[in-house]
Amino acid sequence: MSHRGPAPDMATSVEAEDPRVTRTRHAVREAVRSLVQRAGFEGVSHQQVAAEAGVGRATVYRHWPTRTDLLLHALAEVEVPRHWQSSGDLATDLAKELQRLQRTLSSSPLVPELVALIGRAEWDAELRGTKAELLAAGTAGLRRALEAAIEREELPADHDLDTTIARLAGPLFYRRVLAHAPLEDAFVTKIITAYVNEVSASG
Amino acid sequence: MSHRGPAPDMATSVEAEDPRVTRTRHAVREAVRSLVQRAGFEGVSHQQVAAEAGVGRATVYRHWPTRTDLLLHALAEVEVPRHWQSSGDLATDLAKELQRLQRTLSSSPLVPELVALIGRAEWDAELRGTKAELLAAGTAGLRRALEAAIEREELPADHDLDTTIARLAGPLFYRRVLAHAPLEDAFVTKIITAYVNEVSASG
DNA sequence: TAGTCTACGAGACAGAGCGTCTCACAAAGT
DNA sequence: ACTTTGTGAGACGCTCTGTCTCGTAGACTA
Repeated sequence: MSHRGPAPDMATSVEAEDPRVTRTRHAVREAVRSLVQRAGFEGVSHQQVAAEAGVGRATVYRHWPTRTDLLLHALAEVEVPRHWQSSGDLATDLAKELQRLQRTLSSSPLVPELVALIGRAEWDAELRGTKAELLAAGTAGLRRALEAAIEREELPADHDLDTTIARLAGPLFYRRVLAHAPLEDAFVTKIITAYVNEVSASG
Repeated sequence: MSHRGPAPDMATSVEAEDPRVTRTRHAVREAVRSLVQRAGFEGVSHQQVAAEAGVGRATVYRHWPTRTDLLLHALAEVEVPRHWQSSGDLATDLAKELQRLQRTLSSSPLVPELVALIGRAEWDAELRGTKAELLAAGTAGLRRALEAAIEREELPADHDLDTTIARLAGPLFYRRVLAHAPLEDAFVTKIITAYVNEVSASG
């Protein structure tokens, strides 16, 4: 998922990274995240980042010439769930995944970052790619749950996953990002039961 | 819906506006919109706006001291549908309103502006209010349709409008803003029929 | 029509941020 | 011990910001 540089955290990396570079990269990443959360993308300047990270200004320019580079470096790493196990029941799987999404959207300090990313991605093609990656990672669980249901023939093979994901996750994003309303459990439950009923009715 | 100044376009205004001011306000509004569409919020500076509008820099500062003021001036005017008439059938009303929303999201040149607004509103309380107004205006038709259905007792009186609106409009926003996928008719149709089936089944 | 009022544009100004550059230093690798 | 290389400090020219003054032209008023 990382865009630049050699793979981190590997004991025997093919090409070891200079410890000084490692330190810089880490400090800058934390600084950018902190700044974005406090003041939005517009609060992120090379100058601010350098001060916040305790790093020379020239150093920041050397590694990340543009503002987009800085943002990508701070945001482009996401954990994709490695192992995923279906419970064998679509409703259960969906409930689990949507509740995970609900928790993330409700509490994660990165949400403001992501919203800012969405806004800026409208003009920045490079960020648009990152946005797509993050979205795919965030909804990967939902996708797996639906794919498992298709394999069990609980859903028809031609079921449109993207549409369904939009219908399940869309309302959550709407409430959190657009309406700024709290994401109650009842809301999530309603979405799931409505969808499951619809599936069982048609199938 | 307009925040500042007397009502425009009225032949016998209570307090007529100086034509020079009218000219300035109009030129600046167009300039801001053009700039936001081309370069995002970050492309909007007093300097740029002044140049684009063919207006003195001091004049821009006089009317709109902050960047937020500029953005509000350009975005804060929305037409709310004045007269709204129900067809007498919920499915028909919803189809009409969602298709209107679909058209707006698909084609309006203001969509990038709105996405940028969403992102910036995460930190700017003043813009957050405007965002709420725009959202309310954009979904007013949906709300009216649902209210009419409640009056006809097609929906229970305690039906949660906000939840329903999120479930209907959320997927559209998700597709357009997050997934950058086209909004096909089939997608919209599916959302409506699913919801209508759900209502008739429970009612 | 004459006179007053007021928004305007041009430009000066200090201050801050930006992006680039040089240079001495210290840490890393050999 | 020697070379390489990333670093931090600071100087630089440049642009943008926000405020100011001032002469002008257009808009109300009598």
